[in-house]
Amino acid sequence: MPQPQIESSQDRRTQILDAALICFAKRGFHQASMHDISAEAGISVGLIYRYFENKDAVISAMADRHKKEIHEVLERARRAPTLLESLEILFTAHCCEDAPQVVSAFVVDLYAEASRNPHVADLVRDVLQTAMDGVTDLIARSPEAESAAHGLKPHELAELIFAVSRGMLMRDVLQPQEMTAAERRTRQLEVTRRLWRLLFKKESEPAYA
Amino acid sequence: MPQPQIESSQDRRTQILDAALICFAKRGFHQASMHDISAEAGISVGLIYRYFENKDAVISAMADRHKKEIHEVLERARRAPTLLESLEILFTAHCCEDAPQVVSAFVVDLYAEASRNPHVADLVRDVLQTAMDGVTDLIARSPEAESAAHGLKPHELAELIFAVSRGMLMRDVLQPQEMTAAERRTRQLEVTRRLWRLLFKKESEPAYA
DNA sequence: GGAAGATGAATGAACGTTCATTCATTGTCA
DNA sequence: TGACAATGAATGAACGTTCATTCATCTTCC
Repeated sequence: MPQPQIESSQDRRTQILDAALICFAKRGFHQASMHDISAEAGISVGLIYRYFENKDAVISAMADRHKKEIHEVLERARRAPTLLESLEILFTAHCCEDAPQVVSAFVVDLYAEASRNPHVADLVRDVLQTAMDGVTDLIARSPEAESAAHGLKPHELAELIFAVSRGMLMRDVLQPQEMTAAERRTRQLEVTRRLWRLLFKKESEPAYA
Repeated sequence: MPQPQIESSQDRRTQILDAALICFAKRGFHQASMHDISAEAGISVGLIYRYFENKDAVISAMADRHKKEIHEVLERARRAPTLLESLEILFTAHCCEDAPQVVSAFVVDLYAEASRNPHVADLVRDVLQTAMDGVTDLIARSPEAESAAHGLKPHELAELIFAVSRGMLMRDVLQPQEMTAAERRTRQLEVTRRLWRLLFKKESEPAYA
């Protein structure tokens, strides 16, 4: 009864990226050393170079994985029955992890990296555009958005929604480490609901619904 | 006829910090070397150590200066005659510089640094809290805010405003380098006005005012 | 002369990357 | 089956480079 192959090539890459995420969040892209990552992953330094050409390739692969994850979140948001629930999914996606502030820190670092690495900038812009198009579409089809929205076009609303989402992410990295995932989630949801009320509540409805 | 003393001790520090801002925005806190900074400032490496204990002290001093600048922006916003103008000042403050994306990149980097450096995190949190208190106060006193605002409390509105502001800053670092300060400013103002309309326009007023 | 300002070569630690080597696993053939 | 060969995943010491920091030295100005 031989133990099944524990690590496929794909799993190794994933294992390295998981470790890299933790190290990058803890120290930043450029302060995290390859030794840090190998130690976190419980493997040797050299092995990383069997799966990634160099450190930049690790960063790129992380960005690519982030892109896939965002697309999945968008798909889930698309399937939600109401617009409010879609927004809640978008705003709390990063809180599903067991360490939300790790994800937040990574994303803020990703934007910082994008500001000087054109390749990363293109990728982030692309992710953002796709996600915003999706949400614009979501709003355009939503019955809630017809009556309210103060004459703003769907894409203008989407732009505001994503600005708030990014802004809350930045806020999240300032929270003390001790704050739990559940607490972060609650905060995010509060803001999401306030934003939703502002954007989509029919003006005739009572304001304190 | 001796040239008058060009650099006082205070000016030297400012000169070094100006150079550091450019280098930090261009390469990031930890990728920018002391040689980069000294070259940008047009002085020798060693001289930096006459005015700053070490590299971390340069970063801290930059964060401190950022704090002072934010306070000044807040003062200007406070003196504006209407709430809309206050918001416009807050949202476009970084566009007053001749290189807005430099400021944006620096601030995003600052938040990234805050996510792992508790000292920087405390400072940024403090700045943010002061600024938010100021804006909360501004809203509470503003006649525009009384009738509208969908039943949201002033501090909840302030939280949303700052989230959008940070989110737009992150957006700004994705813009291609070629985009001019004026274009950035226009974009920021558009979003500010949309947000303001959403938050404070009386619901009875025509939506497309 | 001497105090303060300024220089940049020197230093040593830390980093990304390489590669000779090890060894568990798999395949081959009697 | 068992002895032997082949494989390639995994290791970590070593290398060359970069970087923050120091300090002996030079300049300026009173």
